[in-house]
Amino acid sequence: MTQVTQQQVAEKAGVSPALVSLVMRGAPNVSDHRRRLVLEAAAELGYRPNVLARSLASRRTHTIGVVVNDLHNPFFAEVADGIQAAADEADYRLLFGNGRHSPEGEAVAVETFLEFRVDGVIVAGTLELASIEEAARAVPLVVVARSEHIAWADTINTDNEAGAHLMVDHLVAAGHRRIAHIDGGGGAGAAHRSIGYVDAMRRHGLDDHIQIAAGDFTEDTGRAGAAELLDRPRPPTAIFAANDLSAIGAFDETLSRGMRIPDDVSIGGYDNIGLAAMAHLGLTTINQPSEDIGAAALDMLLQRVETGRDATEHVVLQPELVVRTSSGPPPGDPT
Amino acid sequence: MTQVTQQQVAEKAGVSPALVSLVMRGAPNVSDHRRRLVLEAAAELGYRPNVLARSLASRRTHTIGVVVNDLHNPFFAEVADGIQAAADEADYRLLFGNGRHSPEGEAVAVETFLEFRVDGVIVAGTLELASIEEAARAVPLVVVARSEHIAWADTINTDNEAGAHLMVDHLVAAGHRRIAHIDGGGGAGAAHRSIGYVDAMRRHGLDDHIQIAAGDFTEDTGRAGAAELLDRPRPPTAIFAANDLSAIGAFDETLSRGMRIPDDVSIGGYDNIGLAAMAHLGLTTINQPSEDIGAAALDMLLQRVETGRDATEHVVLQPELVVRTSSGPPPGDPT
DNA sequence: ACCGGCGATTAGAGCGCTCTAATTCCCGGC
DNA sequence: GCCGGGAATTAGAGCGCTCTAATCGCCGGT
Repeated sequence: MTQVTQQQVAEKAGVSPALVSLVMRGAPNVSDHRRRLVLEAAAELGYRPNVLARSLASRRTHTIGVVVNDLHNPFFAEVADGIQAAADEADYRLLFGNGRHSPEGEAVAVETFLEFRVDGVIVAGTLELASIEEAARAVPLVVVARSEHIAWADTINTDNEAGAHLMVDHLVAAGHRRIAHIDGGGGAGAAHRSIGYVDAMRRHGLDDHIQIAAGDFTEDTGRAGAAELLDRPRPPTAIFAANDLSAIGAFDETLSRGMRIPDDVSIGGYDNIGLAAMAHLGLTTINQPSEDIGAAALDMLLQRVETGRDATEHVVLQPELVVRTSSGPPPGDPT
Repeated sequence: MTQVTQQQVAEKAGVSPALVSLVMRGAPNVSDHRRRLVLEAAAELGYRPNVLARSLASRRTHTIGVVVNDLHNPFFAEVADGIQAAADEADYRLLFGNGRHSPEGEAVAVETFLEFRVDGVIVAGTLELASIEEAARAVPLVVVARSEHIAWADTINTDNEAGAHLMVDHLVAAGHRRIAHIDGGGGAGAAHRSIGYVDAMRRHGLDDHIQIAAGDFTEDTGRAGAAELLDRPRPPTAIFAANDLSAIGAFDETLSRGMRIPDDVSIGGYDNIGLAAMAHLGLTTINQPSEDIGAAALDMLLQRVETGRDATEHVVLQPELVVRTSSGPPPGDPT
């Protein structure tokens, strides 16, 4: 329980504390003889470097903070995997902060990271732009999966409007006209998916069929949104949910009303999380290369951390449509 | 980007650095007048306390590290929510470490926490006992959702054997005899669920029908396990998977073979994650009060951190059966 | 006017480490 | 045998904060 310090190791090994420091950092100019002595002494005493002291002195923590919006959303878990893989590669450690599904929660998490003086922060969530700007002044920062134009930080995301277009085009091609959207609220990229939906509907001359139900990227609101839409006088024949999680909620609501998918209602999601591929769901959705996004985010961040690059960079990847069994022609369509 | 220090705030406010420290810590014996001065100066300069320095000096970080086995498993997300809620309450901050689904990954995460000198650690995962023991020597530690007897740390979990009994009893009562199990490998509590399964089968005189497929708590192995079992000469009429995630995999595999659930095969899971309740799944499973477990874990930990209690405590909660539509009588059963 | 006492404030010594500059060591060259 | 020079090692001053002990200032009591 008591701290073993560098000092103690130094005494035991019969060298100076400074030498212990050099050995622990793997410095080159240390004789094999002394290196061995130090390592042995350290092992024997169970010495564990104190990162707090080390970081205080060196002003580097070699740690990246990752703010995730919601631990329940598999999409973020996948992004996190990508980040983790890249961090392992670069020998950085990762700390996760749970945003608890709210911008305030994320702000707290970011603040914690800043107080810990992490070397960089990746925001995968819905943090308010003002908070991001403030944080970006204090630490290198990359924003993931958001479409807003952000001037003071690097960003990486897919083209959410284009993704929404893909989905609407697909549904229209299948014969649908009454295509509704379940919104993602403040969810990452949700606003642009919504815009893309409206755009595409207009482009197809379906202005009159635009219907949007509120949501927030969760199963619960997906379920509620679907309920609201299906209760309307002219219910949609297809529902495009802002993300897979809410699509699953919509799926569930639809089935529990005794309606069939896709015979009575087609459903589309966004993210292509692992679950979407399950045979009993077969969710038609928009794929985002989540792990690649995570890995790229870390790489961009480290570039900034280590080379001090300060021009911001914005990477936009292209989404792609994945057609599965949850979408098909509308009911009564002869096709 | 540059650090604003206590010193600078002190100068701006015309007081000593020590007073700034007192104000930042919310000490009682500070005059309103000076407190205001300090706070204003701090706000103006954008002062942010340096946790590294603070913790180095005070030897407390006011931070708890949480090791999660796998960010993809919703059960852990739910436990994490419980921990988070309790931590908010107690005004502790939380840092998450991703175990990447392996004991080694978790060991790395724990080591990171120790180097950061967190005040306590919660292990929600599959860390090896030896590593746990070592870590527990250095920091207060609570192990969550594991059934092994652990002497040197607090534990909290449900009675996994009892849970397995509930499931087997339920399936037997429905008329099943050929009940197979998909194992959870090193997953938290998996070993005891497996033992409980075997026990219960024996108790019902079904020794000959005991069949176990390997798995590791993921959808993939659930799918593979089901495939293996259903390919056997005398395939089971019911499959009890070690957790919901693998049950979902089994579910998927079964459906994609054109078999119906529960008409042809009944499926049971364990954990009662949110998805299990979805209408299209309707997974019969064993409920664990995940958020309560998380909250209780944090409370136990803080008790130890703050009062220095050193007798270990072991809490065991009772699981309960949740029957949904994925289980029913075996095929050909007249009942 | 003087003193005790108490709350408010501050000085100063660390916390465990890194890092620069200085020192020591050792070897080859002359 | 002495000197120069590069490699190995060390001294010592911080990093930004907390915490104990000391100091200050002000009040009432006598």
